[in-house]
Amino acid sequence: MSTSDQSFRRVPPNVDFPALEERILGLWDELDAFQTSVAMRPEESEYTFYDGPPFVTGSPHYGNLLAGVIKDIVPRYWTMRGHRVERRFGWDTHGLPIEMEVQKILGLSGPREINEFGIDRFNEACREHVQTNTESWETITRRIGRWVDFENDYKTMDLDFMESVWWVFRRLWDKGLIYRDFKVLPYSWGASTPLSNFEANLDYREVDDPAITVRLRVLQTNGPAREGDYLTIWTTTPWTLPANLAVAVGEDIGYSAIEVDGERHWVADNLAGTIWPDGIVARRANGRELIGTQYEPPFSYFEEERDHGAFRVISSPEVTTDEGTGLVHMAPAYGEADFYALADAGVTVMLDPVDAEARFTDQVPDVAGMYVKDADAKLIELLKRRGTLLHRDQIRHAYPFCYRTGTPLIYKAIPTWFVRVEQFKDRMVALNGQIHWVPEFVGTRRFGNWLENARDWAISRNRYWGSCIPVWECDGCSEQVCIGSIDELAGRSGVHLDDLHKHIVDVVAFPCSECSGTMERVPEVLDVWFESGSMPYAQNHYPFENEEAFARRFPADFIAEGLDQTRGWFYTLLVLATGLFDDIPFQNCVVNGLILAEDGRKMSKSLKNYPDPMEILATHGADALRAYLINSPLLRAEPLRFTEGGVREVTRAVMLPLWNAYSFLTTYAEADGISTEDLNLAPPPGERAEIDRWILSVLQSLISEVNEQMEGYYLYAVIPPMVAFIDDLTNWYIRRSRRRFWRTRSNDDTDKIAAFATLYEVLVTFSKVIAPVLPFVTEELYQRLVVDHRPAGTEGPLSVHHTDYPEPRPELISAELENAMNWVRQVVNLGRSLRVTHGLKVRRPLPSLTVLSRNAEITEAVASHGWLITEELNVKEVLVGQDERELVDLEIKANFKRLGPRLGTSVQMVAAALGQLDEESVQTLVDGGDIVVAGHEIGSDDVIVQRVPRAGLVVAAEGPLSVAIDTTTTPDLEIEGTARELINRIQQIRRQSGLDVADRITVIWSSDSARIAAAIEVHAAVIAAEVLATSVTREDQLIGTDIEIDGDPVTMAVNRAGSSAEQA
RNA sequence: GGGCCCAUAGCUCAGCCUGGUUAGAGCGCAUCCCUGAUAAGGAUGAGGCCCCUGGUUCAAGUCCAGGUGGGCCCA
Repeated sequence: MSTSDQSFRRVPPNVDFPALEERILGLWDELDAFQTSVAMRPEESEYTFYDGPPFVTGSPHYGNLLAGVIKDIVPRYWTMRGHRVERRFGWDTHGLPIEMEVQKILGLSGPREINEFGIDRFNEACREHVQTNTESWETITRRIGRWVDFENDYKTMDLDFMESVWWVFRRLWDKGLIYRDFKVLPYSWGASTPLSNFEANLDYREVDDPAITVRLRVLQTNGPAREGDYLTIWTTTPWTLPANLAVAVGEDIGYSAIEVDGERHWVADNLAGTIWPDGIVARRANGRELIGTQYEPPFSYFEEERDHGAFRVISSPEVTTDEGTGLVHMAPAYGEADFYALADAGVTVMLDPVDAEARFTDQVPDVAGMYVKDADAKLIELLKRRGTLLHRDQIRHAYPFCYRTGTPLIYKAIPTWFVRVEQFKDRMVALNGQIHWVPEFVGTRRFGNWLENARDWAISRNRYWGSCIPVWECDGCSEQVCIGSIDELAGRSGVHLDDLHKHIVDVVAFPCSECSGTMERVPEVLDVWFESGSMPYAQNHYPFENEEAFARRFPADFIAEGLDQTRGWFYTLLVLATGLFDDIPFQNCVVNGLILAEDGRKMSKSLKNYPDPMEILATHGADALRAYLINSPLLRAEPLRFTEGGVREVTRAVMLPLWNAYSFLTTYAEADGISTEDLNLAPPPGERAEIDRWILSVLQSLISEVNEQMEGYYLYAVIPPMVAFIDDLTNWYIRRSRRRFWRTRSNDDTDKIAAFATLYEVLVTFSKVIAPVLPFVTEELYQRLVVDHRPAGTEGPLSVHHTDYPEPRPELISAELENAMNWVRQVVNLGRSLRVTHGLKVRRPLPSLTVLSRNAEITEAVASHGWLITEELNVKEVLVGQDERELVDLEIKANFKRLGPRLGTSVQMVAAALGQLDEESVQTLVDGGDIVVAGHEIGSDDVIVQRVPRAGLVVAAEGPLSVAIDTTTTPDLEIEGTARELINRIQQIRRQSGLDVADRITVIWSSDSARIAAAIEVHAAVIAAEVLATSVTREDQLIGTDIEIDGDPVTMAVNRAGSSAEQA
């Protein structure tokens, strides 16, 4: 026996996975395992991954964990495939979320107070705050086993990053893809900034607003509209009336002039009754005829705009007659539809008498200085006094509020910088076709549709903490210059900056080249999405540095984010890559769905409807959580209801069986003193027992399957085959090979060593296969099975994650063997079913089992694996035959798949006739002959034969095979059954006494039953061998454990025979 | 209002692309087996208007259209 320190040591079957994982994390630190895994692969093999930056202010949630797991599995896989995969963590450090946090900390209510406080002090406070919230990310990212570089991370506020963002902007500018225009946006006066539509949707509340109907006097007769008529309009925002510039009608909507008290009021036909139920229709016209009609605006503050085309009836496709009057008040500064309708009508003037904090300017003297909503009442009062107010009402409706400051939003035209996405959206659509999306529908449909309808992209924000729009504008002649680098700015201004934040950049000015004015930077900063979209260039400080590395790293091989990034990061990456290089930014994109709480609702911190991620990790471990998330609808971009039970189930179905197999190997290897040196003496796989060759073949097939799925990024398809393999390994290979591992040493150990070697090789290889998914437990197996046994002085990978990913070895694959084993397992399943349904305990031996099939592959498979079946089902003999007619009735059914296309409509008739066939015709078909049914020639391939077990027999049938068990019993078999019962009871006593599996025992028994005495005497040797007894003796009046076997009492005394060392 | 996705057993989900007459798995439940993987393991069983309506077809859980309900994104 080998006594070297290469011998295996027993690993207990019970295991604390979370504690194990903590130890592995320590090991990885010791080995510097992550950095080594990157550095050990050649630079030229680089596989590129881009990490989408999360907001630095957010704390990690399950969605981030899920994306993190995907971003870990794929790079680990490609690393093992031989590629260098650098993984830099990124941080989105700019933008409104962090500004709002800092505002809160500093006690500043909004932009006015920020300006008073000083933008420089405010921005520096933001910069400082960015540092504070990275710890929770590092902790949980490390704990879930994600290897990513936090040291060499990138931040959007880094000088290099920001300079590259300028370059990106400048390049688009040079291509004529940047412009400034007004855009009507949801505007938060609380934050003094426009919001995105997304942000505007975050906080809708039910509020009461005034709803007023106002009449506007027609000034000149125009077609059906006569001078002195009135146009009736309706609005829920009276404060926008001073900025009215037009009234819109729908061209094909019908309107009526309703006569009331001698005055005519124009209103949509179907709404007239709601205002004047008894009014007389004096005239009808459609909207088209009213266009151009001049009217007197509700207020006269801006009468001079009439010369620029204002105060006329225009048309708009947006006009409906769902509510109001069918004539719509147009204030282009405060409504997007208004803005476009006026533009279409050729009216380019814009009135916006409201300041940044939603107060009226002096242009509207009656309400100057008032907050717009507060001014509603005063304005309504003025309308009433002038006799233009027809009706006043209240309306309750959903209205958006600022999700940060809680103030009502208003819609307001804001000067905004745009990227001309519409100009190159066709290219984006074409380029998108080159990207491999998983799942596919996200790319082709969701994202593809979005691209086809792309609008110009608004990229500016009226805030403080962000990258600056690098445009300088002359205060004299409005000349604009775009600056693309620090050096270029220094060249113009003589100032060389080492920080590009607003408070630093804004003070840099230089003389205008066209006039005597001064060039000053425009005030806006860039939307953070522009920065994250610039990440491929900016994280490398391209093109100022790393040109070569950038060329290698663009486009990325792989990115992965949530479905919500369709319009987010995926989009901005593609817009910028297309605009800059006419290229795709990434080649493969894995999109995951949203994780919901168990109740099907969104996970909500305030509702506490989900378990804390760190607690899940502490209870179940990262491996289980990773596998649970990956093997879920999430990887098909569908939502998942997260349940702790699901995580527990993965532990049960995947982790524990794997661990038990490992424990099994080490337990019996230790008991037998097996070492890795012994395993080296094992025969080559081709010369091992068939079941060894079978599991090795299945393993190779698994490797092939997993590689194929991983290469296609179909992560959802990798866990099921792995689970199936674990089932094959534990519930068939080990179960059926157990005895081979227990055999004590003898002169010919070849078969036992082959079994140990096979199980060892399978566990080591399988660990590599699932290492990307379950990085912890596989590392433990690799350390204990490989690294610990490496002879001193030999070298090799120190971590499973440094090994090469297994490649299938075709010479080990045997499809015939795998098929044969499937048939054998099906026979066993039918046999088990028969034993259960007929109440035949497996302990009771039965004379024979018969397998009948006309399929030679099946009969051969069964015949050559009889030993597996006899052992598993405890039958003495396995018989094989072809003629099943004595056991089953044959039923013929139409094979619709074949007959349907051939016979068309007649198939139903033929199917019916097939059900009525006489025995002879059935036999002809079963024997492979042809018959004529209902005028059609039918061959054996055109039918499906079903086998129905005959009543009264112990027979089961499935598909092409039938199984029968002979239940005849004999005295010999009965005695053997009793012996099995005794073995069973003695084993139970062993267990209850706490004996080790390798302990030898003595057995003393006492019984008055002749049957039991016979069983023990006849089978003493078998019993002794099974229970590891050195002696089995009878003794009357014994005091021990009283048991009963089939009604007969027995007393047993079981004691340890001595030290287990004797066994050798 | 628009785009996309989803709806199958009590629960979580496969199957649908490529239509075929007995619709699967796991959990849970019930009954049982095994006991040298043992704080495990295994078998058997019950449990399904495959969301609804219409269409295409010899044939629809599967394809098409329209609904209903839910989700994501965008208005």
